[in-house]
Amino acid sequence: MGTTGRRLRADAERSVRTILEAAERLLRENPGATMEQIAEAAGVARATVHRRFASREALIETMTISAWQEIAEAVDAARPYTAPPLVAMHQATANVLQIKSGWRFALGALPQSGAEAARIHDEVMAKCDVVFTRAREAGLLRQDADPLWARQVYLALIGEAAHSSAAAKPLSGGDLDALATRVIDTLLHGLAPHRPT
Amino acid sequence: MGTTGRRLRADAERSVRTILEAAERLLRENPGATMEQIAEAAGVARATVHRRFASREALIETMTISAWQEIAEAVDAARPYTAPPLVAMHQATANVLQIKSGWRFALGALPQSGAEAARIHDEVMAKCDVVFTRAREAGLLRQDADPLWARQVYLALIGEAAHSSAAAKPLSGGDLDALATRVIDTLLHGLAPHRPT
DNA sequence: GATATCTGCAACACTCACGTCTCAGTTAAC
DNA sequence: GTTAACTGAGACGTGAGTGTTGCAGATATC
Repeated sequence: MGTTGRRLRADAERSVRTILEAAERLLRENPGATMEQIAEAAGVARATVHRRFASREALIETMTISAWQEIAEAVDAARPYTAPPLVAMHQATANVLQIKSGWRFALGALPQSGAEAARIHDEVMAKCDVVFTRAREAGLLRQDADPLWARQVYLALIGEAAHSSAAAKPLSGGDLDALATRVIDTLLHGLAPHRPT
Repeated sequence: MGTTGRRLRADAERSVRTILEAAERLLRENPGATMEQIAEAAGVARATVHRRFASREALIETMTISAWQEIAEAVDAARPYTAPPLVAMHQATANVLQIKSGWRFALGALPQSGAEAARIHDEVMAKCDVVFTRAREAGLLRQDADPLWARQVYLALIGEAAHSSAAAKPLSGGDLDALATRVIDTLLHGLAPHRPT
């Protein structure tokens, strides 16, 4: 799918988009949702879904790849290699939250190894680790902090933040910054009162 | 199921246990696992599974209830109302980690409202909130911390800690305390270096 | 040791989702 | 305006999973 041969006609391309969005919306609430239901939600005949995606599996794979590509772009846009670590973290967090709130299903389970999405996923993780290393060198993280645990916690916090923004669909810029701040702040300082300096 | 009429014979009771454990093990890795596969993993005929559990749905519900009951006991054992907040938190965390690492599937998705499991779940959450309130009053948490966010972060950290202990099955007492300490410490102080007091 | 219960095996009916195909009508592209 | 691509509708075959049943043999229970 996706990179399959000839360009699609404009309306077909629109169908693909609509189906992907509907699938995300449905599968988010019920991972067992039917192709029938997805088609209906997309305002399209079931046959059309099968025309655009060889199988249910292929549909989900396309969703996953698409979502991870957006995540990768979101991370890159934060200039993880050059921006000051705290800035990069905040910016990346905000960007990723934006994407993640829209692809909660597709990004839910980590892509199975071997898949194209897994490659992108690994790239993103690598960049994430770079930022964390830079953050540690800048004194933002403890020297002795377990890098794996740090990343794990960070990703979990992002997940939770994206989850809590389930209600508000559009997620304005202000909300994004507030959420990102909360994530970073919790990650770095936890929820205990700040010690007097 | 479970509370259905007459007592089961000893061997039947054993079957039930075996099936529940096998189901947890299988479904953890593949939520779409078949009754057939579960039966095989339990070393039992498929028909037997259906004899003990009216339907796949019933099987999963029993698992969920059972798991949440254990969680509730784990929390109670930490004396959330009377022990010093930090002690209660640590103890409850360790206890819950123990249970959660064994029921990762059953405790994965929050029980659908109306179900028996949901009642227990709510009770547990209420007790969790009590501990957090006490912790705040004791100065362990910021006065202005959003209680929902605090709980969300706490649960997420527990989830991550239980996840990382996937490899080591038995999870010795020492491991438990180490994990619990890590969870509480991260929750309260984050990953930044401690400020000089 | 008599009895009720549990089990494996094997067959069965049933449902449901998937994927395919055809055809007539619509719509973009050039 | 012609052509090629796309779509909806409907029917079809298929496979897999579910849940049921009957029976003969094993096993707890008293």
